Amino acid sequence: MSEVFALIDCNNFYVSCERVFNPKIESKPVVVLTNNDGCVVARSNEAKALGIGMGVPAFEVDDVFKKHNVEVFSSNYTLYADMSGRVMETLSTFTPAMEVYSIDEAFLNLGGIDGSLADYGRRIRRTVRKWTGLPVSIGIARTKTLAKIANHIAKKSPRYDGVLDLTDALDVGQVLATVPVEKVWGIGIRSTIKLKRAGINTALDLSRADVEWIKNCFGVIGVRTVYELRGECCYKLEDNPPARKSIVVSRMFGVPVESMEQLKEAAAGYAARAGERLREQGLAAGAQTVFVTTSRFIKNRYFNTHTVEFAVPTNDTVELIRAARGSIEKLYRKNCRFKKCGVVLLGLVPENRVQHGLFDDADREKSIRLMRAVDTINAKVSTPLRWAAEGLCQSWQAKFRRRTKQFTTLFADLPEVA
DNA sequence: TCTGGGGTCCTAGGACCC
DNA sequence: TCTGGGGTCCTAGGACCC
Repeated sequence: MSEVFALIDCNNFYVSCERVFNPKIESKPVVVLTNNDGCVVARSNEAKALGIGMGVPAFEVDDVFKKHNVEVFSSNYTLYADMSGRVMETLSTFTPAMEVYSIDEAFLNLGGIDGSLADYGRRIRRTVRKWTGLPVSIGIARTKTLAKIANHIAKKSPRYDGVLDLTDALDVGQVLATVPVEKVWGIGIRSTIKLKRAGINTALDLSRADVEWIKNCFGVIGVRTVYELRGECCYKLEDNPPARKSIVVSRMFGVPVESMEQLKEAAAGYAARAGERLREQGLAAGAQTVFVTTSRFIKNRYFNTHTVEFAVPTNDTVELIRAARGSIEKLYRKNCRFKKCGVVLLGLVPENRVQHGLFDDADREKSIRLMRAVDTINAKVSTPLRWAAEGLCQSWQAKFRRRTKQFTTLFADLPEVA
Protein backbone atom coordinates (compact mmCIF):
# COMPACT_ATOMS: atom_id res chain seq x y z
CA MET A 1 0.00 0.00 0.00
CA SER A 2 1.34 3.42 -0.86
CA GLU A 3 1.81 6.26 1.58
CA VAL A 4 -0.61 9.09 2.24
CA PHE A 5 0.79 12.36 3.57
CA ALA A 6 -1.15 15.33 4.85
CA LEU A 7 0.67 18.62 5.18
CA ILE A 8 -0.97 20.93 7.70
CA ASP A 9 0.26 24.51 7.54
CA CYS A 10 -0.96 27.47 9.60
CA ASN A 11 -2.08 30.40 7.47
CA ASN A 12 0.12 33.49 7.95
CA PHE A 13 1.13 31.95 11.26
CA TYR A 14 2.63 34.88 13.19
CA VAL A 15 -0.11 37.24 12.04
CA SER A 16 -2.78 34.70 12.98
CA CYS A 17 -1.27 34.33 16.47
CA GLU A 18 -1.52 38.11 16.97
CA ARG A 19 -5.13 38.06 15.76
CA VAL A 20 -6.19 35.39 18.24
CA PHE A 21 -5.52 37.84 21.07
CA ASN A 22 -6.55 40.98 19.22
CA PRO A 23 -9.77 40.38 17.26
CA LYS A 24 -9.95 44.04 16.24
CA ILE A 25 -7.28 43.44 13.61
CA GLU A 26 -9.15 40.51 12.08
CA SER A 27 -9.85 42.02 8.65
CA LYS A 28 -7.16 44.71 8.66
CA PRO A 29 -3.78 44.53 6.92
CA VAL A 30 -1.31 43.14 9.48
CA VAL A 31 2.43 42.44 9.34
CA VAL A 32 4.94 40.99 11.80
CA LEU A 33 8.59 42.08 11.65
CA THR A 34 11.83 40.17 12.26
CA ASN A 35 14.19 40.79 15.18
CA ASN A 36 15.20 44.40 15.54
CA ASP A 37 12.02 45.27 13.60
CA GLY A 38 14.14 44.82 10.48
CA CYS A 39 12.16 43.01 7.80
CA VAL A 40 8.63 41.84 7.12
CA VAL A 41 8.39 38.17 8.05
CA ALA A 42 4.64 37.54 8.05
CA ARG A 43 1.75 39.24 6.26
CA SER A 44 -2.02 38.94 6.43
CA ASN A 45 -3.78 38.44 3.09
CA GLU A 46 -4.80 42.13 3.18
CA ALA A 47 -1.14 43.13 3.59
CA LYS A 48 -0.12 40.85 0.70
CA ALA A 49 -2.80 42.53 -1.42
CA LEU A 50 -1.14 45.89 -0.74
CA GLY A 51 1.97 44.53 -2.44
CA ILE A 52 4.07 44.22 0.73
CA GLY A 53 6.63 41.55 -0.12
CA MET A 54 7.98 38.79 2.07
CA GLY A 55 11.34 39.73 3.61
CA VAL A 56 11.37 43.36 2.51
CA PRO A 57 13.08 45.80 4.88
CA ALA A 58 10.50 47.59 7.01
CA PHE A 59 11.89 51.05 6.26
CA GLU A 60 11.23 50.52 2.55
CA VAL A 61 7.49 50.02 3.10
CA ASP A 62 7.04 52.51 5.90
CA ASP A 63 4.90 54.82 3.79
CA VAL A 64 2.67 51.90 2.75
CA PHE A 65 2.21 51.10 6.45
CA LYS A 66 1.19 54.69 7.16
CA LYS A 67 -0.99 55.21 4.12
CA HIS A 68 -3.08 52.05 4.64
CA ASN A 69 -3.06 51.95 8.44
CA VAL A 70 -1.24 48.64 8.50
CA GLU A 71 -1.05 47.04 11.96
CA VAL A 72 2.66 46.42 12.56
CA PHE A 73 4.04 44.07 15.23
CA SER A 74 7.49 43.07 16.46
CA SER A 75 8.14 39.33 16.66
CA ASN A 76 6.84 37.68 19.82
CA TYR A 77 8.56 34.30 19.63
CA THR A 78 7.49 33.26 23.11
CA LEU A 79 3.87 33.55 22.05
CA TYR A 80 4.38 31.87 18.67
CA ALA A 81 6.29 28.94 20.13
CA ASP A 82 3.56 28.34 22.70
CA MET A 83 0.78 28.55 20.08
CA SER A 84 2.76 26.17 17.87
CA GLY A 85 2.87 23.65 20.70
CA ARG A 86 -0.91 23.84 21.02
CA VAL A 87 -1.41 23.23 17.31
CA MET A 88 0.95 20.24 17.30
CA GLU A 89 -0.73 18.76 20.35
CA THR A 90 -4.10 19.06 18.63
CA LEU A 91 -2.80 17.45 15.44
CA SER A 92 -1.28 14.56 17.35
CA THR A 93 -4.77 13.44 18.35
CA PHE A 94 -5.52 12.64 14.70
CA THR A 95 -2.69 10.23 13.92
CA PRO A 96 0.00 8.28 15.73
CA ALA A 97 2.57 9.15 13.06
CA MET A 98 3.40 12.81 12.76
CA GLU A 99 6.44 14.86 11.85
CA VAL A 100 6.71 18.41 13.17
CA TYR A 101 8.36 20.05 10.18
CA SER A 102 8.60 23.66 11.34
CA ILE A 103 7.05 26.05 13.83
CA ASP A 104 3.85 26.18 11.77
CA GLU A 105 3.85 22.97 9.71
CA ALA A 106 3.47 19.25 10.28
CA PHE A 107 3.25 16.17 8.09
CA LEU A 108 0.74 13.54 9.17
CA ASN A 109 0.63 9.96 7.96
CA LEU A 110 -2.99 9.28 7.00
CA GLY A 111 -2.22 5.80 5.71
CA GLY A 112 -4.76 3.91 7.76
CA ILE A 113 -7.70 6.31 7.51
CA ASP A 114 -10.96 4.85 6.18
CA GLY A 115 -13.40 6.90 4.17
CA SER A 116 -12.91 10.29 2.59
CA LEU A 117 -9.53 11.81 3.27
CA ALA A 118 -10.84 15.26 2.40
CA ASP A 119 -13.57 14.87 5.02
CA TYR A 120 -10.96 13.83 7.56
CA GLY A 121 -8.88 16.87 6.61
CA ARG A 122 -11.86 19.15 7.12
CA ARG A 123 -12.37 17.67 10.58
CA ILE A 124 -8.73 18.37 11.47
CA ARG A 125 -9.11 21.91 10.20
CA ARG A 126 -12.26 22.59 12.24
CA THR A 127 -10.73 21.14 15.39
CA VAL A 128 -7.50 23.17 15.21
CA ARG A 129 -9.55 26.31 14.66
CA LYS A 130 -11.78 25.54 17.60
CA TRP A 131 -9.06 24.51 20.05
CA THR A 132 -6.39 27.12 19.19
CA GLY A 133 -8.16 29.86 17.22
CA LEU A 134 -5.75 29.42 14.31
CA PRO A 135 -6.69 28.85 10.64
CA VAL A 136 -4.83 26.08 8.80
CA SER A 137 -4.68 24.71 5.27
CA ILE A 138 -4.30 21.04 4.46
CA GLY A 139 -2.84 19.30 1.42
CA ILE A 140 -3.11 15.53 1.02
CA ALA A 141 -1.11 13.44 -1.47
CA ARG A 142 1.08 10.36 -1.96
CA THR A 143 4.40 12.19 -1.56
CA LYS A 144 5.53 15.09 0.61
CA THR A 145 6.33 17.24 -2.41
CA LEU A 146 2.83 16.72 -3.84
CA ALA A 147 1.28 17.34 -0.40
CA LYS A 148 3.13 20.66 -0.31
CA ILE A 149 1.66 21.56 -3.69
CA ALA A 150 -1.83 20.49 -2.62
CA ASN A 151 -1.46 22.65 0.46
CA HIS A 152 -0.33 25.62 -1.59
CA ILE A 153 -3.38 25.35 -3.84
CA ALA A 154 -5.77 24.75 -0.93
CA LYS A 155 -4.51 27.96 0.66
CA LYS A 156 -4.82 30.03 -2.49
CA SER A 157 -8.10 28.91 -4.06
CA PRO A 158 -11.17 29.68 -1.95
CA ARG A 159 -13.17 26.94 -3.67
CA TYR A 160 -11.28 24.21 -1.83
CA ASP A 161 -12.13 25.72 1.54
CA GLY A 162 -8.66 25.02 2.92
CA VAL A 163 -8.41 21.29 2.13
CA LEU A 164 -7.25 19.63 -1.10
CA ASP A 165 -6.82 15.88 -1.57
CA LEU A 166 -4.74 14.94 -4.60
CA THR A 167 -4.80 11.20 -3.98
CA ASP A 168 -8.14 10.88 -5.73
CA ALA A 169 -7.51 13.59 -8.31
CA LEU A 170 -8.34 12.27 -11.77
CA ASP A 171 -5.56 14.23 -13.41
CA VAL A 172 -2.70 15.33 -11.18
CA GLY A 173 -0.90 16.58 -14.29
CA GLN A 174 -3.63 19.10 -14.90
CA VAL A 175 -3.09 20.44 -11.39
CA LEU A 176 0.70 20.51 -11.74
CA ALA A 177 0.37 22.50 -14.95
CA THR A 178 -1.07 25.39 -12.92
CA VAL A 179 1.85 25.50 -10.49
CA PRO A 180 4.89 27.66 -11.36
CA VAL A 181 8.10 25.68 -11.00
CA GLU A 182 9.47 28.06 -8.33
CA LYS A 183 6.63 27.05 -6.02
CA VAL A 184 7.84 23.45 -5.93
CA TRP A 185 9.37 22.39 -2.59
CA GLY A 186 13.16 22.23 -3.02
CA ILE A 187 13.33 24.57 -6.02
CA GLY A 188 14.91 27.84 -4.94
CA ILE A 189 15.95 30.95 -6.79
CA ARG A 190 19.12 29.49 -8.39
CA SER A 191 17.41 26.38 -9.69
CA THR A 192 14.43 28.38 -10.96
CA ILE A 193 16.69 30.48 -13.17
CA LYS A 194 18.41 27.40 -14.62
CA LEU A 195 15.12 25.55 -15.13
CA LYS A 196 13.38 28.42 -16.85
CA ARG A 197 16.34 28.88 -19.14
CA ALA A 198 15.79 25.26 -20.16
CA GLY A 199 12.10 25.89 -20.84
CA ILE A 200 10.87 24.22 -17.64
CA ASN A 201 8.27 26.61 -16.27
CA THR A 202 5.71 24.54 -14.37
CA ALA A 203 5.65 21.68 -11.89
CA LEU A 204 4.28 19.54 -14.74
CA ASP A 205 7.28 20.39 -16.95
CA LEU A 206 9.61 19.47 -14.11
CA SER A 207 7.86 16.15 -13.49
CA ARG A 208 8.46 15.28 -17.15
CA ALA A 209 12.10 16.43 -17.27
CA ASP A 210 14.91 14.11 -18.32
CA VAL A 211 16.30 12.55 -15.15
CA GLU A 212 19.90 12.33 -16.42
CA TRP A 213 19.92 16.01 -17.24
CA ILE A 214 18.40 16.86 -13.86
CA LYS A 215 21.07 14.73 -12.13
CA ASN A 216 23.83 16.63 -13.91
CA CYS A 217 22.46 20.07 -13.17
CA PHE A 218 20.85 19.66 -9.74
CA GLY A 219 22.30 16.52 -8.18
CA VAL A 220 20.38 13.83 -6.37
CA ILE A 221 18.10 16.33 -4.64
CA GLY A 222 16.81 17.46 -8.02
CA VAL A 223 16.22 13.86 -9.07
CA ARG A 224 14.25 13.14 -5.90
CA THR A 225 12.05 16.16 -6.55
CA VAL A 226 11.23 14.90 -10.05
CA TYR A 227 10.32 11.44 -8.76
CA GLU A 228 8.23 12.90 -5.95
CA LEU A 229 6.27 14.98 -8.47
CA ARG A 230 5.62 11.74 -10.39
CA GLY A 231 4.13 10.24 -7.22
CA GLU A 232 7.11 8.08 -6.23
CA CYS A 233 7.88 8.59 -2.55
CA CYS A 234 11.51 9.55 -1.82
CA TYR A 235 11.03 11.25 1.55
CA LYS A 236 9.60 9.21 4.41
CA LEU A 237 7.85 10.61 7.44
CA GLU A 238 10.53 11.52 10.02
CA ASP A 239 8.52 10.89 13.15
CA ASN A 240 11.68 10.18 15.15
CA PRO A 241 13.63 13.34 14.51
CA PRO A 242 17.39 12.67 14.24
CA ALA A 243 19.58 14.31 16.86
CA ARG A 244 20.58 17.91 16.29
CA LYS A 245 23.96 18.54 14.70
CA SER A 246 24.45 22.17 15.58
CA ILE A 247 23.01 24.93 17.73
CA VAL A 248 23.25 28.55 16.64
CA VAL A 249 22.49 31.66 18.67
CA SER A 250 23.06 34.95 16.90
CA ARG A 251 21.45 38.37 16.76
CA MET A 252 21.81 41.66 14.99
CA PHE A 253 22.64 44.49 17.35
CA GLY A 254 20.14 47.27 17.92
CA VAL A 255 22.97 49.78 17.39
CA PRO A 256 26.45 49.10 15.97
CA VAL A 257 28.96 47.89 18.56
CA GLU A 258 32.49 49.24 18.50
CA SER A 259 34.02 48.28 21.84
CA MET A 260 35.61 44.92 22.57
CA GLU A 261 33.97 44.76 25.98
CA GLN A 262 30.45 45.11 24.54
CA LEU A 263 31.21 42.53 21.88
CA LYS A 264 32.35 40.18 24.64
CA GLU A 265 29.15 40.77 26.58
CA ALA A 266 27.03 39.95 23.58
CA ALA A 267 29.00 36.79 22.77
CA ALA A 268 28.81 35.73 26.43
CA GLY A 269 25.03 36.15 26.39
CA TYR A 270 24.67 34.08 23.21
CA ALA A 271 26.97 31.39 24.62
CA ALA A 272 24.78 31.27 27.74
CA ARG A 273 21.60 30.85 25.65
CA ALA A 274 23.31 28.16 23.56
CA GLY A 275 24.35 26.35 26.76
CA GLU A 276 20.75 26.40 28.01
CA ARG A 277 19.59 24.80 24.77
CA LEU A 278 22.34 22.18 24.98
CA ARG A 279 21.23 21.12 28.46
CA GLU A 280 17.53 21.22 27.53
CA GLN A 281 18.27 18.64 24.87
CA GLY A 282 20.66 16.61 26.98
CA LEU A 283 23.63 17.37 24.71
CA ALA A 284 27.23 18.50 25.07
CA ALA A 285 29.31 20.35 22.45
CA GLY A 286 32.73 19.31 21.18
CA ALA A 287 33.52 22.73 19.72
CA GLN A 288 32.33 26.31 19.67
CA THR A 289 32.65 28.75 16.80
CA VAL A 290 32.15 32.48 17.32
CA PHE A 291 31.58 34.79 14.36
CA VAL A 292 31.46 38.57 14.09
CA THR A 293 30.50 40.76 11.18
CA THR A 294 30.04 44.36 10.17
CA SER A 295 27.09 45.30 7.96
CA ARG A 296 26.49 43.13 4.89
CA PHE A 297 25.65 46.26 2.96
CA ILE A 298 28.92 48.14 3.14
CA LYS A 299 32.04 47.63 1.09
CA ASN A 300 35.05 46.33 2.99
CA ARG A 301 32.78 44.17 5.06
CA TYR A 302 34.67 42.43 7.86
CA PHE A 303 33.50 38.90 8.63
CA ASN A 304 35.54 36.42 10.61
CA THR A 305 35.19 33.28 12.71
CA HIS A 306 37.19 31.62 15.47
CA THR A 307 36.76 28.07 16.72
CA VAL A 308 37.67 26.51 20.04
CA GLU A 309 37.71 22.73 20.40
CA PHE A 310 37.01 21.47 23.88
CA ALA A 311 39.24 18.74 25.27
CA VAL A 312 36.09 17.14 26.67
CA PRO A 313 32.61 17.90 25.18
CA THR A 314 30.87 20.33 27.52
CA ASN A 315 27.55 21.99 28.28
CA ASP A 316 28.91 24.11 31.10
CA THR A 317 28.01 27.75 30.50
CA VAL A 318 31.07 28.96 32.40
CA GLU A 319 33.31 27.11 29.96
CA LEU A 320 31.34 28.29 26.90
CA ILE A 321 31.50 31.92 28.04
CA ARG A 322 35.24 31.71 28.73
CA ALA A 323 35.86 30.31 25.25
CA ALA A 324 33.57 32.91 23.65
CA ARG A 325 35.37 35.81 25.33
CA GLY A 326 38.70 34.39 24.17
CA SER A 327 37.41 34.11 20.61
CA ILE A 328 36.28 37.74 20.62
CA GLU A 329 39.83 38.79 21.59
CA LYS A 330 41.08 37.07 18.44
CA LEU A 331 38.33 38.47 16.24
CA TYR A 332 38.06 42.05 17.46
CA ARG A 333 39.24 44.87 15.24
CA LYS A 334 39.47 48.53 16.09
CA ASN A 335 37.37 51.01 14.10
CA CYS A 336 34.85 48.38 13.02
CA ARG A 337 31.14 48.96 13.51
CA PHE A 338 30.02 45.44 14.34
CA LYS A 339 26.39 44.71 13.45
CA LYS A 340 26.10 41.12 14.51
CA CYS A 341 27.84 38.28 16.24
CA GLY A 342 26.92 34.70 16.97
CA VAL A 343 27.86 31.46 18.66
CA VAL A 344 27.70 28.06 16.94
CA LEU A 345 27.98 24.82 18.89
CA LEU A 346 29.22 21.81 16.93
CA GLY A 347 30.20 18.20 17.46
CA LEU A 348 27.12 17.61 19.60
CA VAL A 349 26.99 14.37 21.58
CA PRO A 350 24.57 13.07 24.22
CA GLU A 351 25.82 14.39 27.57
CA ASN A 352 25.64 10.98 29.22
CA ARG A 353 28.05 9.52 26.69
CA VAL A 354 30.81 12.09 27.02
CA GLN A 355 34.27 10.57 26.79
CA HIS A 356 36.28 11.98 29.71
CA GLY A 357 39.85 13.09 29.22
CA LEU A 358 42.77 11.48 30.97
CA PHE A 359 44.25 14.83 31.99
CA ASP A 360 40.94 16.59 32.53
CA ASP A 361 41.26 18.44 35.82
CA ALA A 362 37.89 20.22 35.74
CA ASP A 363 35.47 19.41 38.53
CA ARG A 364 32.69 18.05 36.32
CA GLU A 365 30.42 17.08 39.17
CA LYS A 366 30.48 20.56 40.61
CA SER A 367 29.76 22.21 37.26
CA ILE A 368 26.83 19.86 36.62
CA ARG A 369 25.33 20.78 40.00
CA LEU A 370 25.77 24.48 39.31
CA MET A 371 24.13 24.29 35.88
CA ARG A 372 21.27 22.24 37.26
CA ALA A 373 20.67 24.79 40.00
CA VAL A 374 20.64 27.71 37.54
CA ASP A 375 18.30 25.89 35.14
CA THR A 376 15.93 24.92 37.93
CA ILE A 377 15.68 28.48 39.21
CA ASN A 378 15.23 29.93 35.73
CA ALA A 379 12.40 27.51 34.99
CA LYS A 380 10.45 28.99 37.88
CA VAL A 381 11.03 32.73 37.71
CA SER A 382 9.95 35.38 35.23
CA THR A 383 13.24 37.31 35.46
CA PRO A 384 15.94 34.70 34.91
CA LEU A 385 19.39 34.62 36.46
CA ARG A 386 22.04 36.06 34.17
CA TRP A 387 25.82 35.70 34.06
CA ALA A 388 27.86 38.74 35.00
CA ALA A 389 29.81 38.42 31.74
CA GLU A 390 26.63 39.25 29.81
CA GLY A 391 26.82 42.82 31.11
CA LEU A 392 24.22 44.85 32.92
CA CYS A 393 23.17 47.52 30.50
CA GLN A 394 23.28 45.68 27.15
CA SER A 395 22.67 48.82 25.15
CA TRP A 396 23.40 46.82 21.99
CA GLN A 397 20.27 44.66 22.45
CA ALA A 398 17.99 44.38 19.43
CA LYS A 399 14.89 46.53 19.52
CA PHE A 400 11.32 45.25 19.64
CA ARG A 401 9.32 48.44 19.66
CA ARG A 402 5.92 46.94 18.94
CA ARG A 403 5.85 43.65 20.71
CA THR A 404 2.64 42.25 22.18
CA LYS A 405 2.43 40.53 25.55
CA GLN A 406 3.15 36.94 26.54
CA PHE A 407 -0.57 36.16 26.66
CA THR A 408 -0.18 32.44 27.12
CA THR A 409 3.01 32.06 29.15
CA LEU A 410 3.01 34.78 31.83
CA PHE A 411 0.30 35.22 34.43
CA ALA A 412 0.92 38.95 34.51
CA ASP A 413 0.17 39.13 30.77
CA LEU A 414 -3.09 37.16 30.75
CA PRO A 415 -5.64 38.93 28.56
CA GLU A 416 -8.45 40.60 30.48
CA VAL A 417 -12.06 40.49 29.34
CA ALA A 418 -13.86 43.71 30.14
C1' DT B 1 19.96 56.10 8.89
C1' DC B 2 17.36 51.75 9.13
C1' DT B 3 18.15 45.11 5.62
C1' DG B 4 16.35 38.23 10.64
C1' DG B 5 17.52 33.72 12.72
C1' DG B 6 18.17 28.79 12.76
C1' DG B 7 18.70 24.74 10.50
C1' DT B 8 19.80 20.66 6.84
C1' DC B 9 21.97 18.15 3.03
C1' DC B 10 25.10 17.61 -0.87
C1' DT B 11 29.32 18.22 -3.48
C1' DA B 12 33.94 19.17 -4.76
C1' DG B 13 38.46 19.28 -3.54
C1' DG B 14 42.37 18.65 -0.54
C1' DA B 15 44.91 15.82 2.86
C1' DC B 16 46.30 11.60 3.88
C1' DC B 17 46.95 6.61 3.69
C1' DC B 18 48.32 2.16 1.67
C1' DT C 1 62.92 11.68 -18.66
C1' DC C 2 60.21 8.92 -16.11
C1' DT C 3 56.48 10.37 -11.43
C1' DG C 4 49.86 5.05 -9.88
C1' DG C 5 45.55 4.32 -8.29
C1' DG C 6 42.11 3.93 -5.14
C1' DG C 7 40.06 4.74 -0.89
C1' DT C 8 38.50 7.59 3.28
C1' DC C 9 37.87 11.59 5.91
C1' DC C 10 37.27 16.36 6.53
C1' DT C 11 35.93 21.00 5.33
C1' DA C 12 34.13 24.95 2.94
C1' DG C 13 30.77 26.56 0.20
C1' DG C 14 26.41 26.27 -2.23
C1' DA C 15 21.60 25.70 -2.14
C1' DC C 16 17.59 25.14 0.05
C1' DC C 17 13.97 25.20 3.80
C1' DC C 18 10.81 27.83 7.21
